[in-house]
Amino acid sequence: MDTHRRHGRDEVVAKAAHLLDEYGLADLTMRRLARELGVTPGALYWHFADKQELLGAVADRILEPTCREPADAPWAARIVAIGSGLREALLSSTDGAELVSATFASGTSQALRGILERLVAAADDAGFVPTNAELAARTIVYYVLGFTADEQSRLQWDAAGALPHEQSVLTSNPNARFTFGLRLLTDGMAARQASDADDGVDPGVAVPAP
Amino acid sequence: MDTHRRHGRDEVVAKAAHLLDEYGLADLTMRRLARELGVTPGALYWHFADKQELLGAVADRILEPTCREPADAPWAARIVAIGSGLREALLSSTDGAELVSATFASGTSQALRGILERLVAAADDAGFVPTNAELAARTIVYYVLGFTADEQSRLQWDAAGALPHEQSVLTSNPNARFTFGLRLLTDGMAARQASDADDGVDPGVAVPAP
DNA sequence: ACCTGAACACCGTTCAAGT
DNA sequence: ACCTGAACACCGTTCAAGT
Repeated sequence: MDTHRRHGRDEVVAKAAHLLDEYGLADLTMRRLARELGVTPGALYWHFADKQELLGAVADRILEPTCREPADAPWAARIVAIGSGLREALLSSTDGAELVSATFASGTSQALRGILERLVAAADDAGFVPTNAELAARTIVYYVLGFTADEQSRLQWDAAGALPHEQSVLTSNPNARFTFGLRLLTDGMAARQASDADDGVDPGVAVPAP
Repeated sequence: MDTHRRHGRDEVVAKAAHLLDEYGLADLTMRRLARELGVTPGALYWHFADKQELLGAVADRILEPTCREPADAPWAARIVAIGSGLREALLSSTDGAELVSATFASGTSQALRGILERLVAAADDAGFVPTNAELAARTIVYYVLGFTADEQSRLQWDAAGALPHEQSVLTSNPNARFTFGLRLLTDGMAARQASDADDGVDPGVAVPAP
C-alpha cells in the first residue's frame, strides 16, 4: 500500500518480511509483494533473479539476530545455545521455520550456512573428525528445523481455535520438549566420543594402495 | 494420456504417484493429473476434498512398504530398522522426502502416524516415560525426514549435472552417513536411560494440590 | 457414482521499452 | 538505477448440471 515508486533491495526484503509475519508464507507472493510496494510484479525481478532468492534474503533477515553469540563455553553448551537461538529466531516470525526449511533445501540462505559452520566448530571441539563433525552439525539442524516447524504449525493451528480444551501434551511445555531432543543429540555425541568417534564413516571408495 | 473416463480413487492415487516419480513434486498439479487421466480438473474433487488430501494418499502409498516389520529385536535395532526403512521408502520415489515432509506437517498421512507409533513403542521399550518416548520418536522422524530430503535434493541436483568431478563429501557414502546420525540419537537415548530419563520433562503447569 | 463446463481468483516469470 | 505494460503459461477450487 505504499504509493511512491522506487525501492532499494533492502526495502523490498523488509516489506517481504513484514508480509510474511502478517499473513504467512502462503500469502507471500511476488504479485502481492509488488502490489504492497505500489509497483508492478516485473519490477521485483530487477532486485532478485527469482522467488527463491527473495525468500533466501528474507530468511537471512529472520536469522540475523542469531549471528553473534559467544564462542567460549564448552561444546555441548554452545550447541544448545546455537540451537535455541535458531529456534527463537524461527519462532519470531509467522511460518519462520517453514520458510527457513525451504531455503535450507535450496541453499539460498547465507545465515543458515553460518549457523551450520558454528555447529561444525562446536562438534569439532567435541573431538570429532571433520567428516563426523559435519554430520553431527547437520543432524542438529535437521532436528531444530523439524521440531520448530512442527511446533509452529501447532501454535498457529491452535491459535486458529482448534484443539479441545485439554491442551495436547504436544503443545504444552515446548521449551522443555525442545531441550530434551537437543540433549538427546549432545548426549549421543558425548557417548560416541567416549568410544569410537575418531574413526569417521567408512570411506565408500577404496583408498589408493601405498 | 488415458482416454477413457471414469476412475476409482485408487486409480487416481496410482496415477498421481506415477506422475510424482516421473516429473517431481512441482509438476504434480491437480490440473496435470486430471489431464493425464483424461478428465476435467473438477472431477478430482469428487475423490479428494483438496490437494493436501491427495498428497496424503500418495504419501501413504509411498510409505506402504514400511508397514510390516518385525517387532522383536532390541529397541535400538528396531529404531535403526524403522528409520532405515522410512528412508528407503522416501528414496524410492522422486521428491519422496519432500512430499512426506509436507504431509507430516499437515498430518494427512496415516502411514506416517503408524511409523511414529512404532517408534514410540521402541522408545517405550527403552524405558522412557510416555512423554519422553513420544519426544524421542518425533526426534527420530525429524532427523530421517531432514536427512533424506537433503540427500535426495543433492542426488537430483547432481544427476542434473552439477557438482564438479570431486564428489562432495556430502554425497558419497550416504548409508554410512545416515546411520551415523541415527546412532547419535539411539546413543543419546541410551545415555539418558543410564541417568535421569524417567523424570519426564518438567510439567509446565502447576499440578493441583493434594 | 463419477464427470463436464465454465467460471473465479489467482500464480511466477520475461522482456522490450520507458524515465 | 529502477520501473511499466503486456503478455505467456500456468495454478487450486467451486458448483450447477449432466449421465
